[in-house]
Amino acid sequence: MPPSRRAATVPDEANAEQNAARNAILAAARTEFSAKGLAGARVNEIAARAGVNKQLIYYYFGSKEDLYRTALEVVYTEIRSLERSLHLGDMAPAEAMQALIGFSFDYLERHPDFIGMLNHENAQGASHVRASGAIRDTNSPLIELIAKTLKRGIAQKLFRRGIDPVELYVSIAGMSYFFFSNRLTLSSIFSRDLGDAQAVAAYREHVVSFAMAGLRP
Amino acid sequence: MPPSRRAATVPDEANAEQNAARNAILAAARTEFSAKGLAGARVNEIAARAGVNKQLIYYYFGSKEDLYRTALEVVYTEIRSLERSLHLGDMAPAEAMQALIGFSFDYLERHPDFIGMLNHENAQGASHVRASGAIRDTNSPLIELIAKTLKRGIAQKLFRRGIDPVELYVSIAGMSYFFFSNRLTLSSIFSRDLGDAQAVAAYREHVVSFAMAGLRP
Amino acid sequence: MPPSRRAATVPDEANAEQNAARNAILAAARTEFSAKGLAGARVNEIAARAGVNKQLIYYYFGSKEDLYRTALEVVYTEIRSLERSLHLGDMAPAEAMQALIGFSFDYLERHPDFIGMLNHENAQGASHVRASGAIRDTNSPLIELIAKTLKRGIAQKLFRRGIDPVELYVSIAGMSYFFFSNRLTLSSIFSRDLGDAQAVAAYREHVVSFAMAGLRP
Amino acid sequence: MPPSRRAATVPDEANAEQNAARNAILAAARTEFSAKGLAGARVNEIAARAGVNKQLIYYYFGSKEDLYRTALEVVYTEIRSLERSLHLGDMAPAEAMQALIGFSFDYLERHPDFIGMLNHENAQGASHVRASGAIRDTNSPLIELIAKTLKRGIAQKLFRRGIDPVELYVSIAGMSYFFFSNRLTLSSIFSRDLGDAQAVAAYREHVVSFAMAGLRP
DNA sequence: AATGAATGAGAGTTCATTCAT
DNA sequence: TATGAATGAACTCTCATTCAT
Repeated sequence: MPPSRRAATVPDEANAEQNAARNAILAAARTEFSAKGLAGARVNEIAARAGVNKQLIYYYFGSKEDLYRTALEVVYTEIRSLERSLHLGDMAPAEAMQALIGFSFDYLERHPDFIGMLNHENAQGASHVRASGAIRDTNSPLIELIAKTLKRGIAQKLFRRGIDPVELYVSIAGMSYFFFSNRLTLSSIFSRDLGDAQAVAAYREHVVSFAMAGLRP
Repeated sequence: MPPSRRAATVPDEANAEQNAARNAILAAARTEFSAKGLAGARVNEIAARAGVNKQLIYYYFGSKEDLYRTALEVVYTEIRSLERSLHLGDMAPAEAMQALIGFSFDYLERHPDFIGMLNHENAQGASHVRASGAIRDTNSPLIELIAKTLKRGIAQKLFRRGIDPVELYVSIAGMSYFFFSNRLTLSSIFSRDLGDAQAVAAYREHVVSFAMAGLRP
Repeated sequence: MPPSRRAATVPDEANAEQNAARNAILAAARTEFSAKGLAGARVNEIAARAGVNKQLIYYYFGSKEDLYRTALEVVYTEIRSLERSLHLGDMAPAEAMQALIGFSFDYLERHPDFIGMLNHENAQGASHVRASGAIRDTNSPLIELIAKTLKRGIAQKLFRRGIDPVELYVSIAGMSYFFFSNRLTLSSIFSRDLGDAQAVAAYREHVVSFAMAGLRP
Repeated sequence: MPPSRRAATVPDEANAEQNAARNAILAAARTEFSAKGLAGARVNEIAARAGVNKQLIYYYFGSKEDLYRTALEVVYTEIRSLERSLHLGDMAPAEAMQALIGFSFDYLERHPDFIGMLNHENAQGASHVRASGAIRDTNSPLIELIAKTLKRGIAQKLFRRGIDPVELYVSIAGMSYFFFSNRLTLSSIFSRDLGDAQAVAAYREHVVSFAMAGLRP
């Protein structure tokens, strides 16, 4: 059975060694799809970047769209895995919340691929995210974490009541996401480089303090 | 002189009547480019949507890319024009700030084209925004408005000190932008429809109250 | 009746003034067709070069091909007119023959348009020359001149017998034509600029002396 | 590495079998470009004539222009190869010179492709010949052959002094080239078919005897 | 597991030409 | 006599995909 017929899942850890070419393709695909989207990406370019023959992409993934879907799933799987490694229960509510906000910010800074793929996916109707059981079914623990942390903070009168965890997540994530996602146009329009390390660090502080202040009772 | 050689500016109000075909093309282009980006958009589709012969696009705009650039400029010109019509000086600082936040939110809700084009532009390196003198030179008055309102609020001890206007703009805009831009993937992942009127209204309230709370001293 | 329906002849001298635009088109057409041939020439380019609206070309000439045919006829008419102004009967045979050879050479040097149009016409099957009654019917007097001059020279024992006037014409014209027509590739291949004035003058002398030597008994 | 990226050289003899499609394209290209030039030639037509899928042309040659350049190089390579097989050193000077003139004539008669491509190339500015290192660097041995033969003939008092080999080459080649290149317009204008075998043979004799006579002291 | 050759569909663009005034 | 708007046909070229080994 050709690999492309097998369920499109993340390759087993055990097979990692044997799948060097496959992994190279996936890595190249993430970069390419993130930058240009499904329509704009070029199979040729992905093959060249991965250093493999173009046909190998079809051998492993069946089609450009299947490769896209797989890359999307890999990208989501990665962030879920990291989110799950957050252990905020041990921290005081304020610290926990700061860690959460910081995590959102830092992850986006380090994973421009994730932003790119999400942007294209949304611009295009999010049809692949919707179609992918793998993505839908892998729930993000973040909402739960936020809800619990909020509750603990309210109990200690650190946070005010009535804040919806999903809405809070969206607004916190949005502050970071927009910064990284639209950095280029913003920099151009404000004639102010939002890409250098100092600007990033300053904005990180702003986001944390602004959001924490917004939570006060 | 063929029209495609003329400076790519927004058509004069006076000529609007004479430019029915040109305007139809531009409108169709905004929709198409917003949904699919420069690479994904199809000239055929734009022509069909505009109800004109495909070649007329080349007659008026010279190339797909030039049409894209023009559409981008039109979209920016529109929001700048609306921003300039905001008169916050007459309001009390808190009201003015709320109006500002609300404006950001409402504009994005009503102009999905704007979001789509910006997303694609950023994903692709913002090269066209950077290349367009017309966009770079049309400064946004928002930063000025925010700075003045902040100052007035600080003087009245309503807002705290030390908040950078650009950073404040980015975080406020980000909360709204991310919501609309990523609504589809967020809805899918949270199994909660963020697109219905009620969810939008609720999130609007959240953004305003959250941001206003974040400004308190 | 639109002018394009009128017989495609050279415009009357009398109408020259009124036909400034028409003449400009024809002049531009010669340059353009000579450089790029019928297929390669661009109506747009001809209009731009002539400084007139493109549609005017259709008004005056009906189609690109008709314009081409007219330009071809004009070009042939010009050389015929010059050929007819040669009066070799008054000269001694040797002088007359030298004048003839020189005329061939000099005309081609000064009329690159003529060469270009002929090259394209031949490469393409000479269908327009064949189709044009105007060209076929305007006999070249050169063959007659050559025949008479040969005869006179033979009588004076200056030239040898048995030389066919048409063949002589072809070989004489060929020496000059090839030089100008293929000057660019020849220069490149021999790494020797055949375009400068000195090289042209030297080759002219060579052609005259070589041909005259070839005629000796 | 895609074939179109490989250096545009003549295919190895050894690979001839494996390159059937590529060779068929090249052969068709020569015919098509010779007849219509770079601008006038149609990729569709070349593909049809070669009996291959149109896109294979792009696979092998990258673009229409690259195919043109390659065809030009092949055509030049062929004539150089034949020129190099001429061994005139064994012949007496007069015979050698006659052989040379005859070779020029015969080659052009048998290779209308060569004439067509050269005509278009010159009409268009010879940019491709100039750009091709392969063509520029493959020197023609003819000038050397002519120079040596002239010298030997002069030593034997058969030829006169002071004849430049390049100029001699140009005038000899020109007599033949012009005949074949402009045969169609000449035939039409002189109402005399220069294409039939008899006319060709007669003109060949004329060229040889006329040129040889021109060389006499 | 891997590759070079080949292809069909369709993309952006060019261009001669016509329409309407 | 002159022009801007509009169009259909055709062109070069791209690209995902398949074939054959």
